[in-house]
Amino acid sequence: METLCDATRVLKSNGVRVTPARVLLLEVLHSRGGLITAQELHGFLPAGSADLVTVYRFLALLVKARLVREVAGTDGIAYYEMACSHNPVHPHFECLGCGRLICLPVFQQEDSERVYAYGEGHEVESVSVVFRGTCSECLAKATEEGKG
Amino acid sequence: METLCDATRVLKSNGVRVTPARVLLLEVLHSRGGLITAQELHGFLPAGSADLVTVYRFLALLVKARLVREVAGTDGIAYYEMACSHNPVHPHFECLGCGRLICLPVFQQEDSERVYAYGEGHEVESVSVVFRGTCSECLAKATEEGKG
DNA sequence: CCGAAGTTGCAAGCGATTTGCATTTAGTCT
DNA sequence: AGACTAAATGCAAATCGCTTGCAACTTCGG
Repeated sequence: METLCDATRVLKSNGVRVTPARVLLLEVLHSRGGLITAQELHGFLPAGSADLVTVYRFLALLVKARLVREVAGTDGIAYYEMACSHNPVHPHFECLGCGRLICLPVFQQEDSERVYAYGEGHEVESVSVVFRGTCSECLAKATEEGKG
Repeated sequence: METLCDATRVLKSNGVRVTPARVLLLEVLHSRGGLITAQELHGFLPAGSADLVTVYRFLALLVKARLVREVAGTDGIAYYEMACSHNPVHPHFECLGCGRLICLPVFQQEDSERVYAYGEGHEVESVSVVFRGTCSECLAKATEEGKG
């Protein structure tokens, strides 16, 4: 649980209080890898432990503290993922078939540098690379149906 | 106006009718480079020439016909840009200071290939690369204020 | 001219996210 | 411990981009 302690420290140094509800939220975020929406996150909490509004507010704090990354899908919903050393920046794949947002392999050093070069002239804090198309699972499903 | 004719042809071949309102919409999209939201687009139309709903519906058709690309900002708003030969795929920069979405230089062939490689295994239709941070203008402004 | 298909505007609906506000809680100072 | 201050919380209501239902209208082939 290295990450949780780190997160707590960073938050406290920002004058943010780490309340019981927030610890729960951090635990859920940490235990489930991958992307999650505010509402899903709220759903994973023990009933009554935190209001949905609290989830939104805490997520905003986490993003500001850079402990969490926000990914915007074309569905207009915000997805969140932990931004710790165990979860470095990586591209995502948005499937137009099933609607899922899938994590892709981490950029290699050289590729990362090449991409970042395009932001020259501005102060870049983060990059988000989102592919769109049909995921391998949906492709397989379509092929099956074609056969059957 | 090569693009407009092209667009018209593509649309017609898709069974989409090119009505007066739609021609206006295409003209606005074409004349203003860069990104634009549905509401802004509607604002540029002569008053009463098309309902906002019509704009949304037509944009959806254009995206489906791949004549227009959709870019999702973290503000939850959809931005659109023409997808013609004069406007190839390129990364964008979202400024946290002024909120603008800025177009960056087009990817070079090799970089493009490298990025696309990460989508391997899925059927990729498009990629969207969005940087986030402080744009050069906002940086300059901040420096000035620091001085004064 | 007829009919099927496509388009439009209006009003209403939807759903993610935000805000206002009064209450509660956590951290600090004495 | 008691007092004080800033932060956090829950609830209800508001916001707002976007979508839908529907009836009227246009377009185009035959």
